[in-house]
Amino acid sequence: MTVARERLALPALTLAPRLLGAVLISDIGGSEVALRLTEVEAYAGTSDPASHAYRGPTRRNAVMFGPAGYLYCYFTYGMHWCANVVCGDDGEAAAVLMRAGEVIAGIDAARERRTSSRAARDLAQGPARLATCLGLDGAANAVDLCDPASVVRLESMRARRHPNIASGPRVGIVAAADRPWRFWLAGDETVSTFKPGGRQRRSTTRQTESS
DNA sequence: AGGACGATTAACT
DNA sequence: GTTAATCGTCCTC
Repeated sequence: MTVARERLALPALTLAPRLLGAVLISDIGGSEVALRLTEVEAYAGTSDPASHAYRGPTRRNAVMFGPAGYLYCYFTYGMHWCANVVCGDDGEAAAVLMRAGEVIAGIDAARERRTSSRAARDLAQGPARLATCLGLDGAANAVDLCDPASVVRLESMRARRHPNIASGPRVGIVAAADRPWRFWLAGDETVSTFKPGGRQRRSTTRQTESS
C-alpha cells in the first residue's frame, strides 16, 4: 500500500522523522529492491540556504516546486545520484533527502549494482550508495511515489513517529550547517558514518583566506 | 563563454 | 588522516 499524498504534504522538518522506518521499493531494471529508511535530512526550500531550491526554480529543481510525493533525483560530484522525497504544499520546495537504509528485499540485485560493497550494511549506507543500490538516476526523477503502478514507490510509513530517533547537523553542506535537520534511527548499523563539515576546499582557490 | 563547486565515494598513505 | 575521480549546474563576466 503506497503512502497517500496528503500524508507527505508536510513541512520537511515534520515529515523527515516520520519517514524513518518507511519502505522505498524500486522495480527498476527487472528486479525489485526494497529499503527500510534509517537516515534522512530535511531541506526546507527557498528559506533554507542549504537547499537546491534556495535561489528559486531552475530546470534541475523543478520537481521540488510541485506537489508532494514525487521523487527528486539529482546528479552531483560528476558521478553520483542522490534521491529526495518532495514534500510540503504545491508551490513550496520542501524535500527530504534519503541518506541511508536497510535493504530488506532484493539484496542480490542491490549487490550487483554496488560492486564495491561486500557487507549488507554498506549497501545503502550513504545517499549515493542508496540511489545506486535502488537503480535511481535521472530516469527516476519526478516519479510519483504514491502511485502503485510507479517503478519507485513509498510504502509502510508509520502512523506514529518511531520511538528511537536521534538528530544532528546535516552532512556535507556549508550553508546552515548548524541546523540539526538530519534524523536517524539511533543505534542502527546502516546509518552513514560520514561526519558533518563539507567537502575540502580546492587547494587552488581561496589562497588568501587564512590570513 | 568561462570557471568554481557540489546534499559523495573509494582508494590511498 | 588525505585526495582523485568527474561533469552538470549555476553564477559571473
